[in-house]
Parts: sequence; structure tokens; C-alpha cells
Amino acid sequence: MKIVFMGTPDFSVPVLRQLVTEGYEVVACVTQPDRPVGRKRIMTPPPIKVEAESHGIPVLQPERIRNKEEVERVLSYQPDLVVTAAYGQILPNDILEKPKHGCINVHASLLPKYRGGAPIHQSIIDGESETGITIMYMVEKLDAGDILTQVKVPILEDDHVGSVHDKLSVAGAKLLSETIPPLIEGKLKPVVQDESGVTFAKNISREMEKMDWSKSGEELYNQVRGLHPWPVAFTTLDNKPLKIWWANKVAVSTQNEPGTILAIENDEFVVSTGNQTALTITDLQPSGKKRMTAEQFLRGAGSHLEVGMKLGEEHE
RNA sequence: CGCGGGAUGGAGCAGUCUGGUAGCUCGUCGGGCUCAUAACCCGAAGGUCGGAGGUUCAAAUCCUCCUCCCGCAA
Repeated sequence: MKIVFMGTPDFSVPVLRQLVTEGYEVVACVTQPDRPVGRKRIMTPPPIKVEAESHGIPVLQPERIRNKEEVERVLSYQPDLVVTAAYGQILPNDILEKPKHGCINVHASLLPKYRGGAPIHQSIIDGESETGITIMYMVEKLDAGDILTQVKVPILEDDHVGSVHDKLSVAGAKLLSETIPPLIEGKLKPVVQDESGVTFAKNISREMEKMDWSKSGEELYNQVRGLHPWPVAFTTLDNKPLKIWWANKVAVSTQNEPGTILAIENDEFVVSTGNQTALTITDLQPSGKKRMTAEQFLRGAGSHLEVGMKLGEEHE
């Protein structure tokens, strides 16, 4: 059975590896074009390209997979099954309809919740206690196809995007290997998604990274870990961005002005948030500096901090 | 040539504008105090101030070029 795999980031790698390990005939791998990355705009191949090439799998990197010639190139491999995992482009019907066993997608949420590009981030930001993997048929509408299989993965209190990502990536690979055999044998019954339960997880924008100190400590904690280790929540100090890599929520007895520094310890400092709560900042990164612990920050660049100063304020 | 910040003992920083003895908070090592300690006291080691060239009696500091790191933007 010929499989064409489509994926792009690190999340996809264990999934592809699983297919190869189990001996499936992966005849081609479709991924996004190399992109210039970082300040220096160094052309960087997607992680999945590196993985595919290490297995000797042909790699296709169409700018637009909806183009007719790209569609034909993919179909020239005559796939019996197309498997995608965080590919990054929407497939046209011309491809979706062709493979004998269809086109299936490994998605990092419990659909119909969190359709879209940032399901892991959004589920943590929302304070969910569990998420999971959904494998479903693909349709042209984003993440809206009929569900084949699902597996739940708990989100622990100290989980963050990095840790959940890794768990889901592994869970996705495992679930895929459990899904393909019954799929081919026609033993699976696709389930239509419940439209009333649909929510979306849009890609993270700059605005979503900025911390609003009037929110509760709970919400801000979820935001910090829901953006960790990428792209990382931030606030401002003296009008300059200050990334908050990690923090812990604490209760306080009285409500203070949000963003106010309530206490400065040896290795952390406490910032007032809404709803009689506060955040204890433990890891951060000033603009122009590398990530450091709060202890290091307070010893150096942050040594001028005083109780009563405010974060997140804009001044002239 | 997109905009901006930075490179100073092991860590984080000050000092640079206004050239003139290498400084702060920690860490490390040794000693002391203590029932004890991550606490306190005393002492020590550890730096060609990112690199190269230039100006000067004298450069961390001023000028030129280079390398690397980071915040934005994309």
C-alpha cells in the first residue's frame, strides 16, 4: 500500500517515523518550502524534510498545493492513502477524492474542539484539563471531516506547550498505527463532528502574547504556560518588552493595582494580578538579553526594581 | 544592506557620554561563629574588558572594520 505523507513541523516527525518503522511504503513526503528563518533569514528546511530525506523518501515542497501541476505531481505517486499531520496547507478536492483509502489527518485536539493551527496553545490557555489526538478524514473545510479515532491526553497543572506537544506527538503516532489497519479493512465507522461543539484555535498573534495584568492569576498562569516555550508571553518594563518564561500563581489577601510589584525575594518577585491573586515570576527575558532566572535578573539588570513599580504600563 | 539592544573573572550587571589603580550582587575555595544552616563574620583565588587596527603620555572608555548573542519586524 502506497502512502503519501504530508507534514511540516516537529509535531509531524514522530508520526512519519512511525509509518516508516512499521514498514509502510511511504512513497513521497509533501511539506512546506524551505523558509528564511530568524534575523539572518537563513533558509531552513522543515523538520519533516530532514526526517524524510534520512529515510530516502522523495520530498515535494509546493508553494501552493492547490495548483494543478502540483496536484498531478502528488497523484503521480498513486497513493492508496494520504496521511497528514500539521502540514500547513489545505488540500484540494482533486487530491482528497483520489486515494482508495482516503486522506486522513492527525490533529492535536479532541475535535470538534480546537479546529485550526494552534490547538495545543489554545487548549492550555483556556485551562483545559485534557486534550488529545483526533484522526479524521479530511475535507476541504479546515479540520471538519468525519472522525475515525480519538485518544485523550491529560493536561497536568504544570504542563506547558512543550510538554503537551511532545506527549501528543507520541500519542498521535501511536494512534495512527492503531488506526490504519482497521481503516484499510473497513472496520471503522466515521463519526460526523458535532457542529454545536466546534471551537477554533487561531494561530497565535502578538496581541495574544501580551499579558493583561487585570486578568486573574489563574488566567495569566495558563497564558504563560500556554505560550511556553514558544512564542512566550510578554509584558513591558520601562516600555521595553519583557518575556515571562515561567511564573506561578499565588493568592493574596488584598486586591492591589494589577501589574504592581508586591514583593521582591532573592530568587523571584511577585506581581499583582486581578481577583486577589498574584504571579510569582521565576524565569524571564529582558529585551536584548537571553532567558535568565529571576534570581539572575534581580541581581543585575533588574536590581533597580522596587516594590510598588508596575509592569505592563505604557509611558512616554 | 529592514529597526533596535548587547558582549566586562564561573552567573547577572555597573563603569563608556566627561580617557587616568577592574567595581557591585552572587558563586567558588579557605578560615571563623553556631546545636545547626542555603544565615552571619573574616580572608583568598579568578579578568589580554568579544576580536583586529587606529588616536593618545595613557583606552573597558574615543575612531574604523570584523565576529557572535538577543528583542522586534518579516
